[in-house]
Amino acid sequence: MDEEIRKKLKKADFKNTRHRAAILTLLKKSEQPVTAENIYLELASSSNVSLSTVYRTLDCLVSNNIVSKLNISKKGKALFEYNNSEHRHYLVCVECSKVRAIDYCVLTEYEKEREIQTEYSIIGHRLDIYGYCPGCSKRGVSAT
Amino acid sequence: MDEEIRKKLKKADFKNTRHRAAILTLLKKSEQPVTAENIYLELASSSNVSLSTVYRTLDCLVSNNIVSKLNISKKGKALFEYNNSEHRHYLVCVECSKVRAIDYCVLTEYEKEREIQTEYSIIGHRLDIYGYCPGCSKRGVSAT
DNA sequence: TTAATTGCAAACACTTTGCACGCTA
DNA sequence: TAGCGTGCAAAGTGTTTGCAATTAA
Repeated sequence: MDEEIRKKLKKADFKNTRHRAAILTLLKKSEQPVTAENIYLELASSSNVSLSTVYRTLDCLVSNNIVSKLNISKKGKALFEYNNSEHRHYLVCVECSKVRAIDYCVLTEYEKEREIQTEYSIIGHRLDIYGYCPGCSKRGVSAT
Repeated sequence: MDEEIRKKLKKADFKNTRHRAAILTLLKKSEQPVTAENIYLELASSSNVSLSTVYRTLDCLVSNNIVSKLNISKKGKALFEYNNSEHRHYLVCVECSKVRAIDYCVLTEYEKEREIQTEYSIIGHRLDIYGYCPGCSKRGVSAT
């Protein structure tokens, strides 16, 4: 098992169970944020995790900052992603709800201004951009 | 009743019922996004709306672009706001989940770049900034 | 050993829906 | 009057939780 994952689990005082390692591994290698159900289905073939274990594990991972929980799903399901402390934003397809990560951020300065102006103590931001992904794009497609 | 609201309802082929006008009026005058429950409770005193009517009305309003549905609540409840075609972003308090609108936007150019780079057909964005609101702020407050 | 972890099923919270009645246009 | 709008209660979903059995440390 991935040494980094072992360390993360240990640091958070988690017992290193097969399920947890599997969930974290899966999250780590995911290019895109995933739902609890995604994880459950993915692992169901090789192990016998239950959905509740997936949720419980995600809870722990999120509260230990190992994983981030996003609030941008169009279908009411929460999305999770491995928290590699990289700053990320997302493109959300309003048609198929596919979520795609992007990497550039212009907001640091903006955030500072807002902090002063609003007296909020700002700890971060989330920027989501909505549109049609190439597959769903309406460009040049005539509705039938 | 507000002429603008009457027009909006008419344009969307809605019968102009008391509930709908009330819901739309309330949304319009709200400084901040509200939940369906907010609306329900607010109106419950003066009328006898049901929660399902609130949800149904919101559905219609959203699909007619009269109202926007946000996906940023920390507590799992959807937020709605009158769509005055102004571009808005939100400050979300991670402690009490209070949501506060802010008005400035730096993202138009960023969006364009992303569009070219990703081949998505971008129709808009949502930027949410997280932190502690003045009431919940940890600055200078020692935990007891 | 022994306390954390898990599966299962039941509980929850928010939202949606079926149906019969009411009301707008 | 015709058909949309509404209240009510029941059904759906995604997520959480209680409990007894299991398992890592």
